[in-house]
Amino acid sequence: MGLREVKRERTRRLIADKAFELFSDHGFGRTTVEQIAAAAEVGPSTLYRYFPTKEGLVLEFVDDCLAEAVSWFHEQPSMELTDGLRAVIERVLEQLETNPDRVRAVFDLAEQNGSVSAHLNELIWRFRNDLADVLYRRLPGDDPRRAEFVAALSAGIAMNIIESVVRVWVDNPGAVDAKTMARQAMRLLRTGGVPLPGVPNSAVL
Amino acid sequence: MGLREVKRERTRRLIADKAFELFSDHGFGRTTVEQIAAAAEVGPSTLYRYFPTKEGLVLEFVDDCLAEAVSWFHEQPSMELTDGLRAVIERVLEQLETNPDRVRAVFDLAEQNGSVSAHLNELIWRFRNDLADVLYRRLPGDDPRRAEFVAALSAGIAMNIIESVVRVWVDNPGAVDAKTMARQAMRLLRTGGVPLPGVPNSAVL
DNA sequence: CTCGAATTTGGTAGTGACTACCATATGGCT
DNA sequence: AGCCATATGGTAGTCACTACCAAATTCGAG
Repeated sequence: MGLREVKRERTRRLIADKAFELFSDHGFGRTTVEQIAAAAEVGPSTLYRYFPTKEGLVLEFVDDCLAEAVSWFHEQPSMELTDGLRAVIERVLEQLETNPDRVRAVFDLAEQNGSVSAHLNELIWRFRNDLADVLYRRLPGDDPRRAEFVAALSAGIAMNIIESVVRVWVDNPGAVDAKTMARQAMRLLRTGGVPLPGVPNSAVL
Repeated sequence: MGLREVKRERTRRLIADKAFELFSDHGFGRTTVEQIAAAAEVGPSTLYRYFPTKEGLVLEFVDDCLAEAVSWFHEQPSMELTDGLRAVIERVLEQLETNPDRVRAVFDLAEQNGSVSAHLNELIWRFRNDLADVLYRRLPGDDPRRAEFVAALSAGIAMNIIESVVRVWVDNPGAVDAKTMARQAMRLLRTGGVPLPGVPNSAVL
């Protein structure tokens, strides 16, 4: 970890920060990568060595939060699945709360730009797929197709809780606590407080 | 509904069909819109009047299937929510089964191209948001934020079931029945056959 | 049938994201 | 100091996509 890595990390953050600055000032669509590169005092070539696409500039932080939680879960092989899922959800929310302004900015940009929204959504689905993969390896039973199916459904519910909580959270700054909402979501699902397709007894309170 | 509309619909389908042909032959990334336009014997200008983006060429059918089910649900104001959700799920699957080859082609293209995948995922999320909107207006209670939250969770579960079923369905051509799988998913959720976050009694059978 | 209006079409010019490639500069190590 | 690996900036080019215009086509009215 010499000076090289330090400098790399610094320019990386500098580019991303300048990008967010320009995006919030002039909008995502009205900002060119050339302008971002100029603001960060690097060549466009260099910018593309650090970030794969213009959208990647925006989504890195959220992506890291999701990936970290999945890999953490992956390294807890003896944990009960239901506990692990709860822990993954809370872990993601904790990571996101590390930088609330950034998260809000990401969702704002996604709302005003279709391509950002698309890439954000793909990121969330990748999280679900990775999480489903971890679950799949721990599910018993001799029917792999069924296990894959159950894993996808289970991971999908976790993804849904996170997305729903974050959506409310970014729309009500400071008014709600993310982890509390997540626990409320789990209770609603457990107690039938959410209408489930084909489950008539799941009534709304 | 004169000759104009007929011709419009014909060229529209011609363009989309030629696009799929070229995509499956040479891949999404290695096909240019100019080539598609040339194959359909129209100008690139005309192609962009029919489809908003290159990805839009691929996703139109799936989008229509999802949108149709939501608007159908919207027009059934007196239906029980849980019955409506089940009906929406089955309706989407029925529509998709109308053209299985096209659905499979879409998912194949999404698997090999990040941009197609991103736009497909955004489409699915838009379905969830639209469905959540319909649910929201029918949920009782005096807390709009809570209702919005419940609607998002509920619609998200429907989205999840559809996505999970379709994923298995496209990977096992002819081996599984979509509607049967959807009903199985609903039963698994009802009986605790899917591990839910924070719900210890949801054990795998 | 024919003329005029509305719509559809193809073409042109241009912007901007992104890639491949090369020469140069910079940091790390002996 | 000097060598090697890596990081950087610049150039040229492709391709998706937009704005705009002139020609062709379709439709309805006389």
